[in-house]
Amino acid sequence: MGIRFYDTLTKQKTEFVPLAEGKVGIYVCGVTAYDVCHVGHARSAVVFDVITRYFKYRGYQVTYVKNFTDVDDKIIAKANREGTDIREVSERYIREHNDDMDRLGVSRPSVTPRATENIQGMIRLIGTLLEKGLAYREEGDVYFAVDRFPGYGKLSGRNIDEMMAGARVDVDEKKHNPMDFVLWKGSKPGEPWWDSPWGRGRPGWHIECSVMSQRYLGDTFDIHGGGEDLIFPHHENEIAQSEGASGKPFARYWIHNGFIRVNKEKMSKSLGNFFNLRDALTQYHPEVLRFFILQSHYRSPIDFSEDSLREARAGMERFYETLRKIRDLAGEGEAKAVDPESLSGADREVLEKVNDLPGRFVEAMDDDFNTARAMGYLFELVRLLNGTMADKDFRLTGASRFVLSEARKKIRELGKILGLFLEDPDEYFASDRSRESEKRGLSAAEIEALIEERRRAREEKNWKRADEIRDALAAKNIVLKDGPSGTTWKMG
RNA sequence: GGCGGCAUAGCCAAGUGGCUAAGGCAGCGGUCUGCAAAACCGUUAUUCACCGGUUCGAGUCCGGUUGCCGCCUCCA
Repeated sequence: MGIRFYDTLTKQKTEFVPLAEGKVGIYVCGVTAYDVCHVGHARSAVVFDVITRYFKYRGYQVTYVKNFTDVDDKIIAKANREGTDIREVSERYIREHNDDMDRLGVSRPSVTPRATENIQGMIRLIGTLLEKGLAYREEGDVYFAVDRFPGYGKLSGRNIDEMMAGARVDVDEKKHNPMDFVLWKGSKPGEPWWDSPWGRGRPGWHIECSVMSQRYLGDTFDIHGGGEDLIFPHHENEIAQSEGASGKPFARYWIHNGFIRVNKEKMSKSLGNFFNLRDALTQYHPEVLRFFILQSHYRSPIDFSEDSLREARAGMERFYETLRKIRDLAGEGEAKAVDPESLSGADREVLEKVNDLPGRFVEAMDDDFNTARAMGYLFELVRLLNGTMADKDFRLTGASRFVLSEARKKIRELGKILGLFLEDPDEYFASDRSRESEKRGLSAAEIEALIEERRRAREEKNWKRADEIRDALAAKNIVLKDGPSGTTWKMG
């Protein structure tokens, strides 16, 4: 069995069979560069980041194309407001997008083309659509005639007549059919323009993705992805343009991620209920955000709230506590290999679980990229490891050292697919402490001074003073933890 | 109005018709600890919104009801 996932086009889980063996071409619609990214953009980026990483893990050679829309009404409006041009605006937000995504640990796609780099390709494609009678000119504009393309509506499961009945179709005198969409817009004064056979103008939104996917992946390619709000009209229109022009199938599989919600409502710019990704990254460790996203299936809606992020943080701590304990016992790096046959008892049990883990992880991920289930399996190993290390009979031997380091290696190897558990545990906790104390306006130095005072009190067995200090810190939500090598602390 | 999705413990959440319904968070009892915290062990859904149906057998399939959400307009 190979990878199976839900295909929006057929509305069922299907086995993935690539166009060319061992290779996968994937196109994902990126952002329109007119503002900073919010947490919803992060979800889409993380989901497709993990999907492409997983394909690589399974041995595929992946070509991942994600575009930037750098010409659009909102960008033009912003540029006009600022007295600059669209290039400056889009450059700025593309840069910010890249910074944010880098911090989130999102790998850069193979290619990140921009709409304005592909205007000639769009003009050619529109020309083909006109020649084939699928598009028509009206004054300086060019429109796609949806009723000339028989498959229109197949992705979103609607037909033209039903949509006509819908109340909210935009009324545009120039359109022959209200559902027709613009391929090329004649430029108005103050708008950027390019020369075309139909006069000066700029492209419509949908055409760029048809051109860029074709350019980098071909007329027919494996997977097209994006947020579920793009199914209609954007992806529907892409199909109409691409298949209409080439006469060949467009994307063979479609993957759409669900939304992030706030109080059960979609997080969106228009509702104004969005959280900037940048702000979220100052409040939470990037891996906590990824953990939060990957704990649910990619198609389910997830609610962004302080509570759910706090839970994600607690879950991450569980992993890093375990990694820290392993480090304390087994040291850094890989331990000297031991013959598995010579192992017994707990060592053997752990190694068996460790060796089973990749298979179980793959089984979960092969099934529609079920990251939630995959993470459940990782937690099971963590519990077993903690139990083993906490056991009274645990002895650090060559065998246990080897087994622990194997476990860590496997957690890191699989974590890499998810973009989790990649930090040094001490660094993770240090950055968590500084982030959390900053959030609450507390100084790490002050806290550490009090801990030092408490250490001296404990040395003198002055439990009263020691507890006073701990209680005072606890009142500020600071939790102390006395261990063999001293006291550590964290924000609760 | 049209189309689509979701409904699993206090909360989040997985669940591909068939042994005891993953996992996480929170809670409770215990072990550990000077006392704690963390960790571990035990415990927390005779039941999967509700009503019918198919089946030897359904959380899982079908029909209906209720509730929530999304798309139909720019949107990850």
